[in-house]
Amino acid sequence: MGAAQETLGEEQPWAEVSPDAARRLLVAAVGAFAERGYHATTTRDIAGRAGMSPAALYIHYKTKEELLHRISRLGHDKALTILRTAADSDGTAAERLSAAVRSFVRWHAGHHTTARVVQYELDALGEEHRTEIVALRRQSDAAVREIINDGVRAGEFDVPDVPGTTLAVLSLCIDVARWFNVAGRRTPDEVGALYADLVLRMVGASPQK
Amino acid sequence: MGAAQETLGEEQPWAEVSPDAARRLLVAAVGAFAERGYHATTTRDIAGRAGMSPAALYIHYKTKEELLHRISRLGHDKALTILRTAADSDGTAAERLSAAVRSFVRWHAGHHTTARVVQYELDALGEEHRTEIVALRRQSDAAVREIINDGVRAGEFDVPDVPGTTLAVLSLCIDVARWFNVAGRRTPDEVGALYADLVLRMVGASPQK
DNA sequence: CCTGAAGGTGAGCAAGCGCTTAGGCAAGTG
DNA sequence: CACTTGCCTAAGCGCTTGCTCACCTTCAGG
Repeated sequence: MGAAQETLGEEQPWAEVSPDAARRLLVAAVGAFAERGYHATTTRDIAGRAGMSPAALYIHYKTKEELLHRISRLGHDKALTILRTAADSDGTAAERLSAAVRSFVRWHAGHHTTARVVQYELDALGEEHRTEIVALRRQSDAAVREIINDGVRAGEFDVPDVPGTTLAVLSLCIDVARWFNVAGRRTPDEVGALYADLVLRMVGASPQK
Repeated sequence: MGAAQETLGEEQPWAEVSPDAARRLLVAAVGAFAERGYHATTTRDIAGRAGMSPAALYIHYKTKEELLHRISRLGHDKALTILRTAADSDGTAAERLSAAVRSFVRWHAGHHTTARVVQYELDALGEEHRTEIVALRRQSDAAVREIINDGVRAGEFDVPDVPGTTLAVLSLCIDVARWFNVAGRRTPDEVGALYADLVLRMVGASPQK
């Protein structure tokens, strides 16, 4: 022991957050917000989980709301990147839609505590921060809609109402964060595969092999 | 003027709640909880909306949590009744599933403020009340699963994973309460029709007329 | 007219909230 | 050594919270 070494008991997200104390606080906040909701979480809860005194929080973050914003921002960035990566890859529209849903859902299931905060605590943000986040969400919407439009144009999909179906697809994927339970029987991979199949059916893609 | 007269500016739900003051408080609570969430709503908010002093709340309800429980209970009862009515009707599995989704979604869109509280403020309930409500939700799940199972048995549906698909269908419908916006372009009826179509595709029902 | 129940209010209590302030301690620099 | 800088804590301020309590008003029944 002795050499610099990451503690990788489980996957370590939030690696981009530094310094260390700020990350510990952020991780603690994600856990607390996901479990009890933003408004039911106190700054003492967060600090306690991070093993610090309540005042320590305000060295790294100006307010409790800024913490939520940082989490929301990073989470939306990650989710959008995942969607975009799949959307911009090569392949048929069906392949891209399938990949997008699979990876998007896998993230929401695998990081369901983060995702829960990111997707369901939006109204707790202040006016300014909320509009920033809403803009990110519109980009997610656009990414999915583009794939579906491509599929319709190529004759791969049969979709009478593209905006409505886009909305439904995203809604379906996002809501995974609400019900997914680690204690449940499904792995994030399995849910991703199931949902990719369901979504291909929703857009009327010709039954894939 | 003077004859007894109902003020029916809009549909009057909660007619089953009496006396009048208790209903006004409950309606006020639904509005406040839906807008800002349970924990961010104060008893003064609720009383204020109902045009009463904060103390009046405690004449009709023991605690703020009891108010939430009453709302949640009534809402779940209503939602379950709607689902069951469609599920128990005559017709093919496809017809029953379509009817169930259409009416369930229409309720979630049309009463999206109530539905939002009912579906997304569950963790704010106390231990005892929450388990009671969770039991109701399992019945909703069972009702939908039964229709899907019927369809599979009859050869109408092609569903590899019945429990998973059931979960996805309910999740899809419930999440309508989160995003539906009165200012949006869709009516509850339109969303219900769209979703019924999407769900039939998800279960691989032969394209309906 | 009196009485008692039903339904309301104003004032306020104890607890908990987000956040601030004064100061402590360890490490780096001259 | 003195001094600064980065990170943290103990204590607590001002305010809001859920809820209570003493009291008031209205109205039906005898």
